[in-house]
Amino acid sequence: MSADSLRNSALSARIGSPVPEPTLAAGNLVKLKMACSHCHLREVCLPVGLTREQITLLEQIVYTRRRLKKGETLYRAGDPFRSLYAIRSGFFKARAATPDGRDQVTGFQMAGELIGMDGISHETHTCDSIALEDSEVCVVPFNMLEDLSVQAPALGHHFHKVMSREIVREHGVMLLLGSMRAEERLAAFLLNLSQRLAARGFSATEFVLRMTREEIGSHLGLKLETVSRAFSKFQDDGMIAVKQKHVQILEMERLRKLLTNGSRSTHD
Amino acid sequence: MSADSLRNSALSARIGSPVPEPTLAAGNLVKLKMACSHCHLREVCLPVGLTREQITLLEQIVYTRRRLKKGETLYRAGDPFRSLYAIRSGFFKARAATPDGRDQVTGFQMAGELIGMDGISHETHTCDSIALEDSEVCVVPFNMLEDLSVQAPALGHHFHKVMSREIVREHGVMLLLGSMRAEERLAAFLLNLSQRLAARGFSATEFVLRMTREEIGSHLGLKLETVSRAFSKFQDDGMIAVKQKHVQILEMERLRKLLTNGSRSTHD
DNA sequence: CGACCTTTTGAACGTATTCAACCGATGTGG
DNA sequence: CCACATCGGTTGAATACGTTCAAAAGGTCG
Repeated sequence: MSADSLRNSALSARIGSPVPEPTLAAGNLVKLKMACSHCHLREVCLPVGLTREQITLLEQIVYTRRRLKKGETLYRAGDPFRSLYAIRSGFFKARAATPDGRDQVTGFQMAGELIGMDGISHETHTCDSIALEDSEVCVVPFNMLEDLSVQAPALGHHFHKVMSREIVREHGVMLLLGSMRAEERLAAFLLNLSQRLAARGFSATEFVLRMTREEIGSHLGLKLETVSRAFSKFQDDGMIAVKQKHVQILEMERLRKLLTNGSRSTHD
Repeated sequence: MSADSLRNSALSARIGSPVPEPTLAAGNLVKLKMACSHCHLREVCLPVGLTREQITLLEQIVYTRRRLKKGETLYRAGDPFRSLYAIRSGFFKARAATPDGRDQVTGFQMAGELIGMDGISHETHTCDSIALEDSEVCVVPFNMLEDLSVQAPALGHHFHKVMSREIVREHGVMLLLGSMRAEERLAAFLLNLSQRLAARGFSATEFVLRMTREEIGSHLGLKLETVSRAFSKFQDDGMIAVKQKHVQILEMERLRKLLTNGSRSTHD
């Protein structure tokens, strides 16, 4: 079903010459029309910090895109792991679950972010990735990425940084879940979203939430009612203006203060 | 101070011939007496799944050990990142902190586990690693590990799996922090500890906690009093026997049940 | 042995959850 | 195109759970 949404137009758009490298033997890997080097996301995505030559190598393995409609699943826990995905457009949630049916949104991902790294360890995905709006991803076959890292160690190094950044990000979520109260969690969430949107050239103060209150709650370890109440509180206090999914941050500084003040160490 | 604890005896124990590989030019890297191939942890540590030849390569870059006394810091947030550390013996906690003084124990690590990967992304450590008992680590210089991964792609692949496993582990902690109640958290913690100890040949049902109630609480997002009460509850219920840091699991199955029953999804 | 740290336990309190009702927005089919 | 069903969101009141504050006992280490 969702495999059907492979972008045939992109596949048929292949141009250029075959790949010279022997280790990338897998047939006719050729450049795509809109390749990494011309992608407007190259400053936030996998190519960050690579030379022109290295990006050219990368383009040779990223030749497939996949389109998903809102609500479709990119991958599911249990699916065999073969590729990472670089988000070209759209918005995703990652959801982890325990064997007994508990689940939790472990993160929200937007354009330029690399997802699927949870699958490397067991060659099987361990969480679900679901599009929260119509989205498009670039498919990065993982074995090819590893092969390429041998030829272009800078790419391998950069990939290590991306994985490490994910580990650090999760530390932040753990801090949030373990030591913040409801309003602090929501403030942290909004500030994080704002900052990431700003890094992509969007407004830092006005944006549309692509997820429901329930999904926000699941991510923040709160019930949807609590999220809703916190939104209302922030609005009553004049820090933000909320109308359904549309959020406007009116007083960024006060939101930040909310975080730095509450601070209660777990140790002293 | 802690740099002084470099194991001079180990350094002077270098034997064997210089490294032949040109890309590992950094001087006289030679084999250590007790090398990876003879280490009793090779089945759980970095060498897992590598061939004899690949392990031999690995041994050439892991030539330093570091000893820490209980309470000493292996690295601290802000320290420049140069190496990963494979725990040879002992027990560590990793602690992350926000700029405003909140902190949280993000995990506990034991022999055979690889730590320090948080530092890769910004070339600076982002959390502290502290020995909870006298410990010893093998120093794995990261640039050498990356160089070696080019020569032995299987090593690089295995390293990716280790990083991915850390990401998956953190998903588990997020699930715990976001959706479990106090007793469930403690049960999950004990079962996890039990399972990891068993994987190293120790008893799955009887062990000594290396951390305080406060550190457990910090990791589980609970106050130390709550942890203490949960321990007492489990003991009253006959599932475990606790005496200070000594824990004996009497009814593993009931502990597991405690987890699978409470299950409350955040979505339905 | 004494000082300090860790742990336990009790009682009062506060915050988030639960349950429930209601409202508005969105989408579907007659 | 409207009627209706559904979904998402808001708000209130009662409840439950973990926290806070406090006291005291048990260990540990100089």
